[in-house]
Amino acid sequence: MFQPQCPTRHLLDRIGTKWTSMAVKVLAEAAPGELRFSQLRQRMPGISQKMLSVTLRSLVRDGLVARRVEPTVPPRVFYRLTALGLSLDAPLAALRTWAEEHMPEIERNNHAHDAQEAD
Amino acid sequence: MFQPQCPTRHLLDRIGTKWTSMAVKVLAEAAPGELRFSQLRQRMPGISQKMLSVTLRSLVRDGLVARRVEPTVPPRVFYRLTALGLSLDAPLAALRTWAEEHMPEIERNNHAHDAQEAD
DNA sequence: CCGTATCCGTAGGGATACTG
DNA sequence: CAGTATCCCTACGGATACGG
Repeated sequence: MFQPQCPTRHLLDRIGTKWTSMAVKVLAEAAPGELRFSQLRQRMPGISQKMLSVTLRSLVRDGLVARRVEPTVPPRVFYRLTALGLSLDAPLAALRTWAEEHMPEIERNNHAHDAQEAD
Repeated sequence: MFQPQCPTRHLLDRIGTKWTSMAVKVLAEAAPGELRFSQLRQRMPGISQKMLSVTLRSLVRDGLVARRVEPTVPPRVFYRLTALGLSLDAPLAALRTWAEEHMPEIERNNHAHDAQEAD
């Protein structure tokens, strides 16, 4: 456990990157439907074109997301979660719920702690 | 959701750092007992003294971990999860389970994908 | 024993400009 | 529309040395 090859370490390396978990959530909300590149951008405020591209490529490589290209001009590209990606959304949702419930307390702890050391 | 102030983003910023989730897990396994600094190091193979210190300080600041110093010479310092920290271990455990079950598949997907583009 | 301070390499990720 | 390429800045985190 937690060896260099540790699966949890690898998973956190991925979902710990800034935009991955948000992409999974947005795609999970749209499932089983698909979202286009531009639709994803709209639903992920603040993300750059580059990082959306990088994030999606990584998710596709992991098999969490499927990519479908309509060979029109200009091309339209659709993304959707695979079954694997959908199964990841469950534990991620649990984490989101925890965050929403407890982050306020953590913020308070931070401020209390900072006030403490200002003595 | 996922605004700059988004709680999930903040949480992932924390547990996404390399050693945080491992520290929570190790302390959760020892709960409700305490672990000394050196005991934590033993149970977290590969971590440096600096990163263990940094990680623990962050967890204490968040109120996820409590720190207790025995004023002996040399001092002995004990760490344990707070109730808040323990409550975080549940969703993290779900994520670990998912990782153990599905990371092999992700690895296979990666290799298949890399072989594909080598054409 | 339990840290902190310093130095430094590397990778994540933003801004911007360019292509099919 | 949906990317890729480039530049660059910053923060994570490892190695090492030092302090209470």
